[in-house]
Amino acid sequence: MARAATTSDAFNAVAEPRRREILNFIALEERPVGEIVDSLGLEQPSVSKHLRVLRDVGLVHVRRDGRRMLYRTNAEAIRPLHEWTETFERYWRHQLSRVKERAERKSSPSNDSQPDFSRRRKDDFDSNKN
Amino acid sequence: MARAATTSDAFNAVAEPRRREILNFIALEERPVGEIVDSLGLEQPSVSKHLRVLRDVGLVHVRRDGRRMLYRTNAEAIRPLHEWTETFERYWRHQLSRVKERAERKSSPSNDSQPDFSRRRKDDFDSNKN
DNA sequence: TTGACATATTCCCATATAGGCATGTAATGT
DNA sequence: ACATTACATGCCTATATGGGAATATGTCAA
Repeated sequence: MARAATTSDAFNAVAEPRRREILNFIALEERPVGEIVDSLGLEQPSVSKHLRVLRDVGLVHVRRDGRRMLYRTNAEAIRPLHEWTETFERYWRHQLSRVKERAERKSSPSNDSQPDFSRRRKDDFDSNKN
Repeated sequence: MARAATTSDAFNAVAEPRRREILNFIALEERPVGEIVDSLGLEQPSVSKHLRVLRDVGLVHVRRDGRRMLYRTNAEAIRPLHEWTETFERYWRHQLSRVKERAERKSSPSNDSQPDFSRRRKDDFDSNKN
């Protein structure tokens, strides 16, 4: 099998850097295709195709205004990505403090300033262990 | 041109669902390939290939233990993803409140209006505050 | 050394790209 | 109706993919 379609989900859609740029550019307010073209320096058909992908996965909203099409980022659709990455936030915090803790010593029982990490159960992650 | 390589960055690497599952599975503690295979129900070569991609983009660390290879998620490498998605957090919040604000009327003239954007450049988006 | 175990790599292939270019289509102005 | 503007879509191609099967590499144990 080949790679999953870019339109299969937000993860695949935003893997393309140009599409991320587009999303950034139209996050604040809707913009016509022409402005995106000018701003990113891509060919118009390219932009239209990227927008098509973004639309298919719900990452943008469109609205017609005369002959122009106004696109705007649908931030909600980025949320799943945010949430997935967020799951790892505590880990890099943990890893960071570990590195900083390079005090040779094994950490003393008196814990100084570690965010509490123990709330989470291992099960949250390996839900599908055999 | 074809799609960017899966090994070109973390965005492309995590576009594949199986790779995200792997990252989840080995986020807490390092695990040998065999356990990942059992846990995800994939063929061993598949898992090895996915791990290769993850390694190439620095999303996992490896360590040899006898004949086994112990892999572990390098959460740090997920951070850029988190940060990119985070940029949009305020937007979905806005959008949410907007929806709740269903006050029909266009917003009153004196309010938190947005700065002038009409003539900004390509990567203008970043310098906004909430 | 030989064999068993654990993991990695290679080969093959159907599939989906992204870009360039040409063309199609919708809305507007005259 | 016609020309023009603003997008969208179709066609083409080189390229990378992920899965399966087979094989290679590496490590330990007897």
